[in-house]
Amino acid sequence: MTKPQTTRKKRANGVESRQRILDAAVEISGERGYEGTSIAAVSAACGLPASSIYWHFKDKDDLIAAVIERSFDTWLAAFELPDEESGTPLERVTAVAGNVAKSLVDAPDFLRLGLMLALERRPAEPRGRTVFLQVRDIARAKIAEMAASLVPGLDEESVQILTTYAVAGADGLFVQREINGDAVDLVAMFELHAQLVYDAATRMAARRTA
Amino acid sequence: MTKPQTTRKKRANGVESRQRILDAAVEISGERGYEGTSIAAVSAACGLPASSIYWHFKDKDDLIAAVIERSFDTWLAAFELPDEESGTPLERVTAVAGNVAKSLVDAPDFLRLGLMLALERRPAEPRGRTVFLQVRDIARAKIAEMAASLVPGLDEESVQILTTYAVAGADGLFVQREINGDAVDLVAMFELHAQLVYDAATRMAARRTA
Amino acid sequence: MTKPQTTRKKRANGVESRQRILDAAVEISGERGYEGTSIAAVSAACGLPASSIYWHFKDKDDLIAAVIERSFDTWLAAFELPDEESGTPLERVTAVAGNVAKSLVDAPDFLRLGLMLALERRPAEPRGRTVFLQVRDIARAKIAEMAASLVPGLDEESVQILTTYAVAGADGLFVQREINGDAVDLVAMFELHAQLVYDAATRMAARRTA
Amino acid sequence: MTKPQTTRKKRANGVESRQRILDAAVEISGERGYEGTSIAAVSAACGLPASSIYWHFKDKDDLIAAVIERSFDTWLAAFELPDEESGTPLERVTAVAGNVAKSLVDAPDFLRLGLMLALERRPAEPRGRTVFLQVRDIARAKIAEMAASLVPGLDEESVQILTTYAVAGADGLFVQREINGDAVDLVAMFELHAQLVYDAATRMAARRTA
DNA sequence: TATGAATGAGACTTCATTCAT
DNA sequence: AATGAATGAAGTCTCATTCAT
Repeated sequence: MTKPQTTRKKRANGVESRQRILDAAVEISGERGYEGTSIAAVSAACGLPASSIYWHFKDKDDLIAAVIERSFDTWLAAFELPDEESGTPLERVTAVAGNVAKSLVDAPDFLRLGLMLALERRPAEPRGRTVFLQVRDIARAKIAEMAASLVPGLDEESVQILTTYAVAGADGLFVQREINGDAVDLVAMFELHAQLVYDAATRMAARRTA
Repeated sequence: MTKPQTTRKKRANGVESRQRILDAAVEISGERGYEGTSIAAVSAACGLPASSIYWHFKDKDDLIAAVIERSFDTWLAAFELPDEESGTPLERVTAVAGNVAKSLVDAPDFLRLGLMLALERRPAEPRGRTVFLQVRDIARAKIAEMAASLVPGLDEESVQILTTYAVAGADGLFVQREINGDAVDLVAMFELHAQLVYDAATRMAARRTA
Repeated sequence: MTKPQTTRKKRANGVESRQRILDAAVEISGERGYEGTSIAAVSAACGLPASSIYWHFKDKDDLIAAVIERSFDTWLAAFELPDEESGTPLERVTAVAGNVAKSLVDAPDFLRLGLMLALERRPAEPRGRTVFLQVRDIARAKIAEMAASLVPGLDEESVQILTTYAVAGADGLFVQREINGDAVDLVAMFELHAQLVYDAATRMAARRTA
Repeated sequence: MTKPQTTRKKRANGVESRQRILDAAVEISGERGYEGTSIAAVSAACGLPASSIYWHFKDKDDLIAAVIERSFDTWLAAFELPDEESGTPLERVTAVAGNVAKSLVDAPDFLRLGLMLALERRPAEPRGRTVFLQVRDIARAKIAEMAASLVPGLDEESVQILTTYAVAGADGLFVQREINGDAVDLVAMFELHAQLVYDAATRMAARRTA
């Protein structure tokens, strides 16, 4: 009544504000890590005052955790194994690797922040770190499942070792690209990685069966 | 007994103080990264007042860079290839991998800090990052040289790709161990990595010669 | 009585806080110059914590500049020439001189700080210095205009020389009073100065016409 | 005996070190004032460690006072009135003014620092300020004496007023030149100043005699 | 005659957070 | 749903000074 509800540009819009804050936070925390991300910087980047950030998020820890949580699904989606008819096991593994690589090239902030959180050892572990490691474990489980289903005959220990190795290669190649930029063809390297791991897996399985 | 108590109280021993500061700084920065390392924390850990740290180091950036520089040699030493007589090429490569892995288990702070620095993208790049990347390039060159000399017949591009892959695996396995702790047998994983890369190299060389 | 106690405790009144900070800053910086003015001292004098000062002003430089800017108008107002009917040219000039002198006696902080800023040659020139010199140029232009309009027949060069001399006398007499205190009758000295400059001007004009 | 006294370049030489420190201190304090002059900056400028400065001077206050004291004589020498035979009273006064102006152009640091010290009002007055004001009083006395001897018939009050005015003009013109640089011909302005003051003096004397 | 090293105090500034509106 | 203003703690770094050698 007091204020006619014409299509105001700047109507209070909680959802949109939250998004803007998160967008700013992903970028900054992806570049500068946990400690390097100041509320003031996020505020400046999203155009909302610092106190508004505290309306949407309990505290800084909560904000960083939310950043991780938001990328959650997108990230895990890349790990879906294509249908059986879509090709040979190797082709299917390679396809997954390529997808993951592409998603990393497109949105590197998630993993960059995640790895920084993972490497840090601070007295009070940030919740974002916990969340990231959980997501990581889910991804790991998916890979282990892939290995077991695509390369029959692998014992559990081999699956674990191969999975660890697969994840390590992915992380390492990502780091490589972060350091050397476009000089590293991430998709190609991921595909090579997939192939080497697949080869190793089949050889391991063969050795065991023999 | 070992030393007469000439060091009355705590007076003036520049070299030792510098070491103490660096010791404190390696530990803290290896755990918390650049931003997470406060001069006050280093001061508390080494027992010297903050202002004394500034007698030995120009500023925080200089301190962190010195931390990287000090681990420099130790780190590169692990990359020395053993004598030709010491075994087959594969055995020699595996030995190097094992050495590197052991040095990482013993002193993970260097690489942990280095990777955190490498991942960050802060407006003013810390000097420590630059130094770390330089050391890294030297290590990379050593690996490339190893590949070329132990696996004849590799073209330059293959050498580069394999080197990138080798380094990436090392980084990734290190991260894995940092996250999962002793559950990861770093030495074993590094040896597996060495073998897989070596196999891939010989196959590449064979394919080319054929 | 005058105001109902709506201002519960001390909550949120931006404009008033800004004034309180500036009041404290004028006084302190007028007494101790740029370097001598510590934020802690201003904080103590105005009752607001140091961090609150940074809500209102970007940094110390900005604060000092604001101090200069606030006195700006008051200061320039003293240079208004009275109406033509109010007396002979000499009387009118003398009136201006008296006004300026009075304003200096009442509020010496502006010029004291300004002169200190003007004398300093620091690597990074404070913005307050720039602003002060600009205000000063405006004042100078007003004096030059007065000279040209009240003493016809002066060539441009003479006007400039007389203006420089007039300003110098004003600055110097102010300094004199700052050093010797009430022993110096600033108003009387400014009036004498006005007269001497006026005499010199008319003589210069006469010599030229002749 | 122990050390042959060949012309060593870097023999411990107290006198020379003291000079080097003072040279650095004049320059820095002349540019930045009391608070702006840090021992570290002086140390950097003279090449001697900070602790060496404390060997030569009790503390910062003492150093700044020494800076003023060293320029003392040079400065006062400029105020000597030339012999009676050297010209008319006006010519002689003008000569003194010219000399003072020249000495200010050559070595402005003394007066620049002095004026900054004079303008500041800090709780604990620096000794340098006291010394400067004393030198200034001596100079003032010399001027008063000049006035009384060259313009007979002036009563004491007029002498004081004229002296104040003469000193003020000198200070003000110096400030002007400091602000505007070479655009201000300090020697010419000082000569004009001398003439105006001399004229005023003779007129005052005449009025009184009449 | 000089100095390397140390040091507590204090400089400026940013931090995460709160609170009244 | 949001924000202007405030705030104590902590950040990095410089200060003047001292002391043992």
